Amino acid sequence: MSKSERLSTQCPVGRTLERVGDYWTLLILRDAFQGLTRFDQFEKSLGVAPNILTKRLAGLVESGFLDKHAYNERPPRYEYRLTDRGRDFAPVLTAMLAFGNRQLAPEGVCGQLVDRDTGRPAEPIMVDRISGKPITAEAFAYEAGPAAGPEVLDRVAFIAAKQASAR
Amino acid sequence: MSKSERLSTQCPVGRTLERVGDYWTLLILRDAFQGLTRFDQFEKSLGVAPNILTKRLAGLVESGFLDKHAYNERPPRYEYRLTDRGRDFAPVLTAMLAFGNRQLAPEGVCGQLVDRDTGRPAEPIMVDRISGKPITAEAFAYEAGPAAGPEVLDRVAFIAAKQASAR
DNA sequence: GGGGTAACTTGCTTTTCGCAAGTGACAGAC
DNA sequence: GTCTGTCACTTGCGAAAAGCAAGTTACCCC
Repeated sequence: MSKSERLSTQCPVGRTLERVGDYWTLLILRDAFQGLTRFDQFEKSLGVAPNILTKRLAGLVESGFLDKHAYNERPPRYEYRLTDRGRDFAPVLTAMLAFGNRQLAPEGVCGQLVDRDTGRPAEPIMVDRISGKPITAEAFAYEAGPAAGPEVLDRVAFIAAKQASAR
Repeated sequence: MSKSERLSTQCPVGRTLERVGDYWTLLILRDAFQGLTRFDQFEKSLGVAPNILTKRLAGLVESGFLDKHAYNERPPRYEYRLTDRGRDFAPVLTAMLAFGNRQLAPEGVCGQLVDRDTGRPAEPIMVDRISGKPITAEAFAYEAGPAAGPEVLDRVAFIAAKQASAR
């Protein structure tokens, strides 16, 4: 399977991962949300090799998560800023933050989101925006959407069969 | 920075990525949530090379996301099942699903979560479990937790300074 | 005993990564 | 007016990882 083939996968998770499903890319996005914008800030914060950083930043710009903006003409100096699409990615990182604190912080929490009004640490969970119901496997099922092709339909049928047999 | 050094990073997102911040690993988890359990199911579904799959599954077992359970002694046959920790990772994949559908599905949605009762597609968002407030950068701030070391404190101070200067 | 299934392993080639060093264009210090 | 420092990279090279094809082991079924 070539990379261009994979870009057209009919799975929304797969499509997301095609663009940002990389260790350094996700860390760059994390840092971008924490306000980092410049090449050397990312380089120092992450300890990543500069050639890799160049490539990842270019990929994020190409995928529309960041835009590269010259803040100085001569010499050319750039900053990388989150686009609307980039900011829309926040829930993924928030989910990872919450997961890391729940599962991978045995000696205590190091970093967390706190309510700016009350100062209380947040417990981020996913709910349906309309009904407010928590997103659980019991309450919600994965189904094909209107643009689904035969592969997705097969997959969804497989999941349904598996779940039926599990009862 | 060595891998063992990175495992002890004081960032919950970083800790999460150290274990599952890999393209194939995340796809395996997606498939596991869709009910796949066996080696050859993952292999066919993902089109991944078997040596890579072996390595990724072993990593997920080691990190406690999957458990390897023999469902047949002779010949030895295994299934990989999500652990409680693995299931707790669901919000991350849900967030990616929602993001992919919002941003990367120009010709329409291929796969989505629907309410089992009403049949209506979900719009997953992150909220604080206690207050129900949506998690936004305006309402919540990233702060150091009780176990934060000097690096985290520096980082948080940097973020605060950056945000203050942006006003 | 021939074919099929399942869960891999091995060997080899190709790609990518990571490190170190270097580059160009400036800014400010001495 | 040279010297040091900053910033955003690029280049070269050895090491590590990924991808591909084939092989292996241990069954079961016909």
